[in-house]
Amino acid sequence: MLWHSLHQPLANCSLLQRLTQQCHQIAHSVTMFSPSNPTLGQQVTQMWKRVTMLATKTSCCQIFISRDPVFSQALLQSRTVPTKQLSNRRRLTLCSVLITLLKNRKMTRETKCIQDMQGVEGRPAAGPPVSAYGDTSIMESQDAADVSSTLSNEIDRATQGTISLDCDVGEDETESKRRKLDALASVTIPTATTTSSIDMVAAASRAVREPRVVVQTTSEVDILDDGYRWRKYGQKVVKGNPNPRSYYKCTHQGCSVRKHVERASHDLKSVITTYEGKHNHEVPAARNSGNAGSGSVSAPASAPQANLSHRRQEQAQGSYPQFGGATPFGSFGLPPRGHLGAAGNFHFGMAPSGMSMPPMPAARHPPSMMQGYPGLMMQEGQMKAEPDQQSGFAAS
DNA sequence: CGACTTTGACCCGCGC
DNA sequence: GCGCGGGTCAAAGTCG
Repeated sequence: MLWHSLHQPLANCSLLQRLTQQCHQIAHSVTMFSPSNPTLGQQVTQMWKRVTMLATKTSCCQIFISRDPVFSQALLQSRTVPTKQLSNRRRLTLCSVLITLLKNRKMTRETKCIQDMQGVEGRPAAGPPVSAYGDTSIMESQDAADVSSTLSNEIDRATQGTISLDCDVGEDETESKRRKLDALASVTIPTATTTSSIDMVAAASRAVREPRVVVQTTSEVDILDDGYRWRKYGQKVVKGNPNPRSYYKCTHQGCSVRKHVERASHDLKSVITTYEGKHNHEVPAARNSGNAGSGSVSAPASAPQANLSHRRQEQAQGSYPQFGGATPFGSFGLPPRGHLGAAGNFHFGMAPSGMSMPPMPAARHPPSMMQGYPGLMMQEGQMKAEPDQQSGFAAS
């Protein structure tokens, strides 16, 4: 089982409210599905109350959402899961919505909160509460624990199938400024969130650095087409990974967003892309006018990367994960609405055509849902990019 | 010729 | 202070 994590502040967090509603539904469903264990639903509710209370206390959290397709769809579409669709496994998965508090060892203020929380919980914040509710997957629990325990291991987490929004106060600093800010990080506390769902990610993992998004996708090609234009400015072999890491800058004038791309050392099919910074512009217009405005997500804007893919002989064709122009997620600003795809359907632009996409009509998603929580959108994207992620993870 | 990649040198932070 | 490692720079090369 793979997990997606979404770090975000809880203040003004409509997602929390929404998930709370979901939790009530889940608790109801669990109760219905498990008549032999009538307290299970209550346990879910209690768990939820506990974690939301504690998460609110620390103002940020991680949210792990099962990638189980049925459950994910239900969560996204704000509905309960039909009994018929639920295997035993999935019922258990229903219990696997976790919110664990974000541990940020570099932020003493939050550390204190976490310590407070640990005192309440009587165990480490990052513990695997899911196991207490009948989830038989040890891997899930450990994975969740890993994800929440160490922010500095974002890449590692990504290789385990998570999407991580590592959020900070996002200023458009130059790199040199950023480095200076790093030195000041210990005394600079991120400000609270704004009311914008886009800015909800401007909270809290590392102290002041650029917003960082770590995305892992299974792909034959190295580069995730996010609709923006990038210029490669470096490549380096980093320790522990024989695969070189490539460094890219956004080519838009005045935009300081950078990203680096590397393949996971243990899984050559996994591409880890780390975005850093905020785009101060929209997704650039397509350079290939023939495809502009087609509604297809960002494929036209991918020319540089497509070229790169072409140049690299070892890279297979046809599998080309895309993020619908929303790659920068909330922290990077929203792409033009059209880039979200026709009628809000989220697509990985060049996913194999034979792979069906579960229907996700936009009308069923409040705008804040889809726009404010692109991580959830990624969820489906990853479901598409990694159709066999569950078995793959189990095998690993 | 512009856009982009390549690649060695350099810078800087961090741990010892 | 030194070495290591990650990240960036910038000149040269490549491509369309």
